[in-house]
Amino acid sequence: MFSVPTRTQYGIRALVHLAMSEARSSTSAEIAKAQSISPKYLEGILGQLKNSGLVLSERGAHGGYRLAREPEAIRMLEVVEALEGEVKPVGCLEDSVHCDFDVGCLPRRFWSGLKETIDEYFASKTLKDVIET
Amino acid sequence: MFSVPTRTQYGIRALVHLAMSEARSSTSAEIAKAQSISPKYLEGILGQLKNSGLVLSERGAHGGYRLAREPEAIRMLEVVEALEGEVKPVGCLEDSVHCDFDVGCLPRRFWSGLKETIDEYFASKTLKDVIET
DNA sequence: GTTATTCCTATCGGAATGCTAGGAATATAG
DNA sequence: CTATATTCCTAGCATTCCGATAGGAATAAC
Repeated sequence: MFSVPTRTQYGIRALVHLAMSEARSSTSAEIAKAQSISPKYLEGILGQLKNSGLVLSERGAHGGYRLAREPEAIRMLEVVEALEGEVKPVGCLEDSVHCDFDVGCLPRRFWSGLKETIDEYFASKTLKDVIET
Repeated sequence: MFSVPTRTQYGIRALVHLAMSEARSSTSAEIAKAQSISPKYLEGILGQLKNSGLVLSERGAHGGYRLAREPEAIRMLEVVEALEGEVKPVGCLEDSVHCDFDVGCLPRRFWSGLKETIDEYFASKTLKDVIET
């Protein structure tokens, strides 16, 4: 249960790779090979990270990707949300949705608490934390 | 992300229903109607909860389901694992699996920490907590 | 203008999810 | 002993999501 999609796992591995490649930019193909990720699939993932402002890219020959900020300034919550969207265990946590079961949707708080717990964990970790252990 | 399967949501709603029905046992159909859950689908879910020892059942006319223990003695971690199996964000957390990327699977600790965080949350809550908001 | 790269869009097979169907087993009531 | 109410078991099915692939357009360096 709660398995993390490969999309997110790959995205994080790519960020780790970039963080460890220091200043120089890496190409998508290079990262894919080093991390054993399907090259074309990774392209799309890097595109997402770019659109979220976590990485910068340069096109054309000698192009590639690099981190937009220092690893310690990249919170993992941002990363996860960039790749898979907000953590939302159950649909009824949205304000717009209203639960009206006879018991009054008691589990709502339970799920809400789970979301907060997970969000806090992600928010408390930076890319630097992931690398340094 | 991290959306909880309806199976688990329904299972918990069913347990809440049983907990609030006190001593008397409820039929699957009764719970399904009260909680707006597909009757046949719920039957299977209750079967799982029964096989895990969380609820007791009686067959035949006047049969039904009831909690196997007091709500305060039912930890939500048990419930979740009964319905969906162990929390396991990424496959490489198993001992048998070995990661050998060039970066040495640095994110492993990160995912391991996530699993612990989620498990602790579930383990810290009982069915009684869920009911009492 | 050739080459290396990002970027965009479309597609696809397989697995999981959520649900349905049918009926067998079992207990109670009369 | 029959009718009825219920759990229990197995199979199947439609849809969606996931992971991956394909082809090529845009762009930049040399």
